[in-house]
Amino acid sequence: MLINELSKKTGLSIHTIRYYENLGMIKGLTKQNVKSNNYKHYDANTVERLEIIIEAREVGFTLAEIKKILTSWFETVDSKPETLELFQAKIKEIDDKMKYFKQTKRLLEKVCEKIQNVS
Amino acid sequence: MLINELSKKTGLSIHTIRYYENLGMIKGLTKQNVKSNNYKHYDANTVERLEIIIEAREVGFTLAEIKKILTSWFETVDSKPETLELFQAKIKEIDDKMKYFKQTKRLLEKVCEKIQNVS
DNA sequence: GTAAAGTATAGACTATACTCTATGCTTAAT
DNA sequence: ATTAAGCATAGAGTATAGTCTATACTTTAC
Repeated sequence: MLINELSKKTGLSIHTIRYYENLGMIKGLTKQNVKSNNYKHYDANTVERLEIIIEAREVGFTLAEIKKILTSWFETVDSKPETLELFQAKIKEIDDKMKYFKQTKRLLEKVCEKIQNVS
Repeated sequence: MLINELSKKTGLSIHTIRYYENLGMIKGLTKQNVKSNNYKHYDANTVERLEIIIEAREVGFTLAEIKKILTSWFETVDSKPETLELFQAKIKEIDDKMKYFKQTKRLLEKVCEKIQNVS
């Protein structure tokens, strides 16, 4: 598929997709047999990668961090102990954030109650 | 307390605290009886506000959004239905994000397993 | 009483993540 | 065949959230 279809499928703008491609997070391929243009074609793996990017950025990971996750997930595994430690640390980060989520949710619920009691 | 103590108590840098103060998220008071300086004094409420800011920014709320939460929580409640709807929407956002969190955590756990199986 | 540390204000600078514009070529539609 | 739409690259511009520097005054410690 071309970038327009990819954009519709993922909900990301064409600009954003190109931005991620420039960062090396995804890669489109130009067909060698077509010599008149250099249109890039994207496959199902690209869609999967973009979906992971969308999820992980919601979690607050930086694009640099997400790039590492993608590499370890899809490309050859780098088995350096630092890499394992990095991801274990990230899992702990998620657990910590969950705590903040629950606290903030509770605060927001109390704010809502307060508003409803006044009106 | 002065800004240095506030910084130590919250773990935020003095620069960041001043930045938040400039945005109107917290407010220090200069003592009227002291005329030689304009040092700002912060109280327990400021600490509480900064703790809420820290929590909510972890959740991914913008400082503008957090400012609204603080206003509704500490200042006179604005009982406009839009405000209630805004916060209810934010609660839903948190619930949605939780989903992303669980998915990303699972992915990271799988990445860790993969790394451990290789090495 | 002098030096070091603390405080204030203003503004410059940085990083991250987009977002948009300009230019030019290609393909599709009529 | 011409116009509109799609694609590519490069680079400028924007928004958010800090972070740092310069300057100047105040307070504290020795």
